[in-house]
Amino acid sequence: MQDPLVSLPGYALRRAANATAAELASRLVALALRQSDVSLLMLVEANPGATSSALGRQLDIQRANMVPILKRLEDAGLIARAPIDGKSQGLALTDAGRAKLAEGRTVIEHFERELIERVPQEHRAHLLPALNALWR
Amino acid sequence: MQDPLVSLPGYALRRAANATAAELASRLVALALRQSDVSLLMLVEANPGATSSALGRQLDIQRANMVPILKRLEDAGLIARAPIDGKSQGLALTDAGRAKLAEGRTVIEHFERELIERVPQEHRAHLLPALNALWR
DNA sequence: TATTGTTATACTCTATAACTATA
DNA sequence: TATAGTTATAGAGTATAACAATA
Repeated sequence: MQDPLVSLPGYALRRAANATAAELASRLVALALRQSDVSLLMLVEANPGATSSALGRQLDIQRANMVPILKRLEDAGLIARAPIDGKSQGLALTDAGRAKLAEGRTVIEHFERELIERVPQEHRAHLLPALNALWR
Repeated sequence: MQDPLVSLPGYALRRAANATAAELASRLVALALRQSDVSLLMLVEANPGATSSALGRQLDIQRANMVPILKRLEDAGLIARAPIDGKSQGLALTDAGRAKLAEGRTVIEHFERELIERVPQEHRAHLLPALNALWR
């Protein structure tokens, strides 16, 4: 079949992102984690006490959409909230959250290593800076 | 804010794909087209008479998910179905479909050009082969 | 006035299972 | 037996609007 799409970088970007996201998701299901969960846990670990709004801005997840994510992580005992003032609350990992993140990080590191190894060596160093130029 | 995620190619891939997809979608809304619509119209144009199943395999869209897409395009008068045998039907663009595709292609070409121009020159040639290595 | 956290809601994309009819 | 087209359904991500309470 003729496919005029495969020469378009924007299309390849979508296909690559979909394919790799599905693969990562299938590896995280055993940990009962989603990609956004691991992203959030990693960001909370690096920024203890940060608010939901601030984390959402960094991850490009809107405030309203942070609510169910944080509720699930809190219900699972992975994060805890502490009031900062009357309207803000700082987030931090619990011990269980740190343990779960350690498992998640192992999956992520394995995934990222395999992903970059799939790229031919001569293109490898260019992938991250090229991608970052598209959104940062 | 510390962000350990931005050095991960897999994460950058997701963010770049999300950001560019949102941008393209906002440009296509004026044409009442989605990204998958334009992909499909381009693929049908290049392969007149192809079946829904074959097109779906090429686009990695499952048979069941092709149904509402094709129904919408057919209702809009952009594609037509012709029986091949008792169970298969070949798809082809209508005149209106060719006209709409011409508009969509203009948007796509503009989008793809801007996308690649956003990548620093020294990384530009590496983006497509690196992405293709991740899914093809 | 602006921001935080929240609720409600809707749309898109994707995935699975199952069914009918035909090859 | 395998495939084509379809229906129904569910999960996940994302978007907007609105609200109360607080800075």
